[in-house]
Amino acid sequence: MKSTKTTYNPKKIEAKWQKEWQKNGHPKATGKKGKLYILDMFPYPSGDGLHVGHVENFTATDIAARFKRMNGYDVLHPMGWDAFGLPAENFAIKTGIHPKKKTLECIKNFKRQMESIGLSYDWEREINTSSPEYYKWTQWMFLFLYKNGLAYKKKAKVNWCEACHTVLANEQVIDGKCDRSGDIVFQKDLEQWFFKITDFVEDTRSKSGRKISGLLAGLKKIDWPSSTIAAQKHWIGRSEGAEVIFPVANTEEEIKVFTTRVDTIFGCTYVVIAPEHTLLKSLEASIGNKEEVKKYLEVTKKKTDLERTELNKEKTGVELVGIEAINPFTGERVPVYVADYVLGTYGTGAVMGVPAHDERDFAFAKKYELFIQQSVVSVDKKNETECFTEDGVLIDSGEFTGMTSGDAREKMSAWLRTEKMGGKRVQYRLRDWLISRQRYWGAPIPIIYCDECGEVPVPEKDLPVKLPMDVDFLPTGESPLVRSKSFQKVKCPTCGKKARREADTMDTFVCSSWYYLRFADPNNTKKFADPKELAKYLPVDFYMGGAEHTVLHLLYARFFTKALAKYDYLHFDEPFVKMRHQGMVMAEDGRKMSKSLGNVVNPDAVVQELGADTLRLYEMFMGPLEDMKGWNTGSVIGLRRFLDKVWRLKEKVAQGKTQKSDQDVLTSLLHKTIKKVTEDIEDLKFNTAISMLMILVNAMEKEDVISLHTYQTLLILLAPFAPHITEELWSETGEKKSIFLEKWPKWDVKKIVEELSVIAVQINGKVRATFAIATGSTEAVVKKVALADPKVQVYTAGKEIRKMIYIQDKILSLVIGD
RNA sequence: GCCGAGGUGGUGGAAUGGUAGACACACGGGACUCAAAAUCCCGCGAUAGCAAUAUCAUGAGGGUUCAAGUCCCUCCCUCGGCACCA
Repeated sequence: MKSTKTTYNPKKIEAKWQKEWQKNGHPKATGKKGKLYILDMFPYPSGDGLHVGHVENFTATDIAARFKRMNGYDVLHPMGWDAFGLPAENFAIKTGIHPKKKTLECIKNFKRQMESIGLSYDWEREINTSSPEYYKWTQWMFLFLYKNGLAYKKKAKVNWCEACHTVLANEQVIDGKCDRSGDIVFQKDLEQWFFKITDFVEDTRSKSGRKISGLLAGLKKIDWPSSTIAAQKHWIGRSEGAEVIFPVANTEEEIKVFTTRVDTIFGCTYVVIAPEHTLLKSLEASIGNKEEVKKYLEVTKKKTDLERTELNKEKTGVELVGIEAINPFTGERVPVYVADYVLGTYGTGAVMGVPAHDERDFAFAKKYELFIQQSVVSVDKKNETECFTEDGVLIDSGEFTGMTSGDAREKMSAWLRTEKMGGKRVQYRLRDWLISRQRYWGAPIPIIYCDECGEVPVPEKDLPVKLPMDVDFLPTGESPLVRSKSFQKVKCPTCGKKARREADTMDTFVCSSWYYLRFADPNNTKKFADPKELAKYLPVDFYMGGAEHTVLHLLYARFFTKALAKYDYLHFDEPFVKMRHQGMVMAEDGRKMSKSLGNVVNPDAVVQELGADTLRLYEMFMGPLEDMKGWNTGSVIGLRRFLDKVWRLKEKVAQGKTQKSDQDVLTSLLHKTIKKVTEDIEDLKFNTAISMLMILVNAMEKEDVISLHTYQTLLILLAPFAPHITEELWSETGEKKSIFLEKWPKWDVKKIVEELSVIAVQINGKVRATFAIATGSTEAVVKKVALADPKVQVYTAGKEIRKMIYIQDKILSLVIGD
C-alpha cells in the first residue's frame, strides 16, 4: 500500500466518488437476508434548496441503508419529489414563470445537493408527483375511491378572500385576515369533493374476508413515537356518549343533542344550536326575533373557525324567542339559543346546556342570566358556586337519583333507547377529508359533468387527465382550469355530448398519500404497482421525516393503505411499520432557522468549506437524532479534525498483509467498537457510535504501527457515516472492489473482556477506594483485598460490617455501623 | 386547559439502578516554529487546600434502595402538538 504523505482533500475525493456513483450506481452487495424498505418523507422541492434539517433526516436513513446493505439485506431506498403545491403556483403568479419550469429547476438543485452529500438513493426509481406518469395513478386512486363510494361531493366552507378573488388555505389565513391583501376572510359554501376517511376509524374486513385494522386500533401494532400515536388518537377524537332527542314544543321538529354527560341532564336548563343548524331554516316562521337572529348569523359568518374556536373569549349567542325544547327526561320546557361556540361540524351541531356541570355552559349561563340547576354532586363537594365538572352521585334526578355518574350514563342511555328518544352513541372529532382545491398546480380531478348524464367518472383508459399548459393562473375567483380551452374541450364519455371537466385539482396530500407504493414499481404503465413488487418490498420497514407531519400526512397515508387493503390491492393495512422523526435543527441563536431572520445555515457552504463527510458526521454527532438541536458552526471543525486523523492513520499501517498483530489492548478496543457501533446504528444512536469511533481512532493514533486488519475494520465501521473518505482510503489499501461490498465485521466477546477490572468500594453509599483485580474474581477474594486496603481501613477500623453487596467486577458496597 | 417530550459543566452532549460529566467544542498552559497556521502534550463542574484529599453538585422538595441523573410522589420551568369537541 502507498504510504505517501498527502493531505485530506475532501473536495477532490468527494467529487471523484460521486462521479463514480452517478456513473455506475451505488455499490450493493446481493442481499441474502431479505428485503428492507427504508424511506424518507419525500420533500417538496422548494426554491430554497435543501436545509440542514433535510440533511439530518437523509443522512440518518442513508447510514441505516448502507449499514443494512453491508449486513446482507436487499435495501429499497428511493427518493422522489412531492412536486405539486402552492409555493410554485404563487411564484408563477408573481413572476409569470410556469410552475412546471420552476419545479423542474428546483428538483435539479435538490438532486444536485443530495448527490453532493453522498446519499445512496436508488435514483432509477425517482418519482415526481407532478409528472403525468405519476398523477395518472393519483387520478386512478381517486376513481378507485369514487367507485367504491369513498369519494363524494358535498357543500363545504372554504376560506374566501374577496380582494384576491380566491380560496385560501388555512395557512394563508392569519388572524382571520388574508396574508396577502389583509382583507377579512369569509367562510363561503362551495361544492367540494371529500374522501370518506371516517369509514376507516374502526376495524373492518376486506372483500376477501381479512381483518383490516382501523385508524384507531392499527396504532397499537406500529412502532411510532408515542407523541405521534397520541396526536393521531387525539385527532381522531373518539368519544362515547349519548344522543338525546329534545322535541321542539308545538312543532314536529326536534333537536338532536350529543353529550358525553347524559348523567347531568336533569341539570339542563337550555339548549344551544350551531349557527349552521338546519333547524334555523325550518323553524324560521316561528322565531319571534328573526331580525336579531339574522344579524347574529351575519356576524358569525365573518368569523373563521379559528376565530370562533379561540378560547377564553366571551361566549355570544341569541335566544330564539318563541322556541322551546322539551327535556325528554323531565318534560320541562327550556329555552333554545343559537351560539357560535357550538360547532356545526361536530356531533349533532347542538348541545344541551348544563351550567352546573360544564365550564362553557356555566360561562354562557352567567352572561345570559340563565337558571343553574345542580344534578350531580361528589361525595365531599356540595352546592359550590363554581360549576362541578367531575363525576359524582346524582341528586334531584328522578328515578336515577343516588346512582353514580357512570351507572347513570348506562341506565339513562338504555332508557332513551326504549323510549325511542336517542341512545348510546360514539362520536369522532375526525371529519372526512376535503380534497378539492381551486388551484392550478395539482392533479386534476378525473370527473366530467354532462347536462344529460350528470357526474361521470373519466374512464380509466383516458387517464391521465392532463394538466393543461394554456392556463392563466392569476386569481379571478374560480379555478384556473375553468378558463383553459384545451382542458374544457371534452365530450361526455357516456353519451358523447359536449360536457365540461371538473376544474378543481386535488389537495397535494392526495399525491403524497400513496407514493410509497409507487416506489415498489415506479415505471409500471398498467398498474400503480405490480402486486408482486408490492409483495416484495412493502410495507415500509423504516420511515423517517419531520414531526410537522405527525397528523395529516400520516393519517391520510394510513387511510389510503386501509382503503386499498379493503379491496385487496394490498396485503397489509399499516404502511409504516417503524417511524421516527428527526429533531428540528435550530439556528445558532436558538431560534428557528428562517430566511427573514437571516440565520439559515446552507449545507452547500459547509460542504464547500469542510466537506460532505464532515457535514454528515457533524449532523449525526450533534445529539440524539430525535432531539431538538442547535447548530454550532464552531463545533463542526471537531468532526473535520477527526477525519484528518483518520486520514493520517494510513501512515501507521504495517506494510504487508500478515505482518503484524496489534497489542491486546487495541484489539480489545477494536472489538468493543465493533459492538458499540453495530448496536448503536441499529438503535439510531449515531452520536454515541461516532464517539466510540473517535475513541478508537485516538487510541490508534498513539500506536507507532497498526495492523492492516485493524485499519480496514475501522474504515468499514466508519463507511456508512463518511462514505467518500472511507471509499478512498479503502482503495488506497490496494482493494479493488468498493468498501460497500464488504461484509460488516463481527465482534468477538472473548476479546472484549479485559484481564483486570477496577472495583469501586462503597462505604455507606460513598466510593472510598478503587483497586484493580483479575476479572472474574470471587466475592471472597475481592472482599479480602478490599478490607486490606488502607483507604478502606480508615472507615472500617473498629466498626461492624453489617451488610455487604458485591456486583461482579464492579462494586463492593459495605454498610458499616457506628 | 389537555396530550407528549424534556431540564446534567462555559457549550453540544454521555451514563443496562452500580465510580456523574464519555466524546467533542470553547477556554487556559506548554512543545514545535524566526513567527504564524496546522499538529502534539497537559489542565478544565463548584468550594477549600501546595498537595494527597475532603465537602457539595444532574430544575426544587420528599420517598424507595447497600447504591438514584435513572424508580415513585408533589411542585416549578422549557419545548412541541392540540384546543369552546359538548
